[in-house]
Amino acid sequence: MISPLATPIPQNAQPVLCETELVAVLVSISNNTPHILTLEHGRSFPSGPLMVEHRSLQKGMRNWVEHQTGLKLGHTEQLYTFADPLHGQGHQMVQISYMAFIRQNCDHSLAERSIYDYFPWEDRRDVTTCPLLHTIASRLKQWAASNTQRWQRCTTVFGLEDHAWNDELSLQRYELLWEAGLVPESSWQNGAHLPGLSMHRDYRRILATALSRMRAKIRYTPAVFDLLPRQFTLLQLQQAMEALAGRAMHKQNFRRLVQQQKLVSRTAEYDSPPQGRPAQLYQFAPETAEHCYLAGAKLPLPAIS
Amino acid sequence: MISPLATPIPQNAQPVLCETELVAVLVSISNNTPHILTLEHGRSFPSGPLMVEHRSLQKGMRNWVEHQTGLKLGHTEQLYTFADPLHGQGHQMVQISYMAFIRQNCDHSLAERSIYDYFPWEDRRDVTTCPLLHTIASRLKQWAASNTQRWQRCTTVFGLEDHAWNDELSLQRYELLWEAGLVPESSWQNGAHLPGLSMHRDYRRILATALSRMRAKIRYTPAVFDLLPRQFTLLQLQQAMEALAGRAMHKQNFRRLVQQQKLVSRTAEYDSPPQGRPAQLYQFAPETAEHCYLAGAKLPLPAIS
DNA sequence: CTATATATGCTCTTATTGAGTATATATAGC
DNA sequence: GCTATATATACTCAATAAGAGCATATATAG
Repeated sequence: MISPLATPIPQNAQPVLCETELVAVLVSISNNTPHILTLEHGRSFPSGPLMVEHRSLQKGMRNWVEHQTGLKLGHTEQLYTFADPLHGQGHQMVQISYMAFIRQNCDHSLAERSIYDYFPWEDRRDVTTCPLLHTIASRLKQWAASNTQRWQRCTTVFGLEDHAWNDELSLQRYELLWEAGLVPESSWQNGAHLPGLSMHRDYRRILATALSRMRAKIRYTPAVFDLLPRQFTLLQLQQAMEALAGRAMHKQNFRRLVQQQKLVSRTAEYDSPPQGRPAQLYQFAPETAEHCYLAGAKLPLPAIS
Repeated sequence: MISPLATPIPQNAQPVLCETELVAVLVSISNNTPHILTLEHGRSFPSGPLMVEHRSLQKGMRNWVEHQTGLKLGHTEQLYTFADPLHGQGHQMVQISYMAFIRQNCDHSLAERSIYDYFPWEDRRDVTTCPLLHTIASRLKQWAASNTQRWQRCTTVFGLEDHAWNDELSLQRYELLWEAGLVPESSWQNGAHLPGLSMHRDYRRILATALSRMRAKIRYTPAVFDLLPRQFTLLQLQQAMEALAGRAMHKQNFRRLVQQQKLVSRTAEYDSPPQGRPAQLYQFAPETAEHCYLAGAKLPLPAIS
């Protein structure tokens, strides 16, 4: 069965018994911005060890979150598993990270932070981040120097020169900044680091993974609806998408898209804004669930510089 | 920091020390069909425990694979982590699965199996699977019975009625068949199960995840090139894409797509087929790496039944 | 010279996207 | 009742991109 080339397993090698920790990235939307629940002044996520009585990893994570926060989780998915050499001798810790959406955080004030506090360059809904992107571009250029392949990578990942900005590349962007020594977590640092909160361990990397995943997920599944109240206006829905994607969308086209697919149905009720025409309240129509398309209707990004 | 609702951690709960196993789904293409490397008569994957001296999970997996098979890995990504209650008392086993592409399996005959031996319904390159899909459709209808929401799910996932076939939904399809009791792994069985090899533990589910992931991956990244020889004809490239996606593509449109993006550059050499005009050999031009688009150029699927 | 299998070139229709213009509807405050 | 304001709609239009078809060129084996 096995190739004749197979070399024997080294005899001295020792399997490891690991502590296993379940880490939860809990995403919600408030104030038209995606937020996460954090601990330790924004430097850590809710987490807990895998227990004997947990019947599965995901259930274990749910248990922990419910114990710690009392929240009900919506759309949930596993993100990534990584190992941490446990400070010192032959132990290791395995950390399994999950992302989950939560609807409204009622009002008990959990320690929420905007995702864009950690990655300011990822929010491109208006021109405010353009100076920052300009800075990043010039510092990356400096780092790439005459290495054209490296610069090529920068341009594709950050949408520079003739490349388009791809919001799902947030992880690659973070990793590139890390390599370039522009974030405080970098092993070496290349001058002053960029603005943006950092976190313990690999957690900011996990968060970048989560951002990337959620942006991918909301495109093709009705997962956004797990972040909105049961009833919402189309504008709220659009703003939620914009908040997650980090870019503005064309209102008319967005509505066309949503209604073509019969993703939502109108309710009898209306929203009453402080001013202006009251907006119709809609609800998710899960018949079409499992699959939808909410990607289109993008507006051109503000030009960098 | 924590919500006032937080309930205390149960005092009797015990953290678990886990054995951690690294599982590798090794994908290659031979005979115009995607294959995987297996052990135990196709029922298991190469794997090994996480060792103290492994500096990261991915490196650990690479080490194991190289020891067991002597292969070099191309595009590699983590798939999914799951827990297995270790037959009996308070231990658990955590299994971390990876997918990796390998270029050509030279000639030392490893135990290769076609992925479509496990999921015959996923290969829709020609009409041969249509009778099977017809069977599946009718048995799913039987299972859904009068539960319209359930049937709705079947139609979206299997592309029935007016829905389009989405090749990236292979995991959802497998899970649906599992729920419907149509595969031998189902907890209860609903009559005779469908054709298709099964595997130990959750491995067939892992394989379905891998198939789904690779289909998603080859669309937007140049990962396919890690499955092809360094030099290849455009037809080989197309056939590799077709093999993975499980559907035929329009030749002229495919070439248009590939060449527009300058993904490949011609070499001086030619392929010499047994008959017919020799094909130009190309090589991957990695300038554009990190991002590309190879999705288009689909041919209509053969009608089911 | 022919059968065969590949490589190319070009056209055409349709659907999707991005983007713009115009208008309708409701409320608050004067 | 009029006006400012903020929303909800309706339509149009151009530019691509995607799916599909037709035709032809090129090389080899026999």
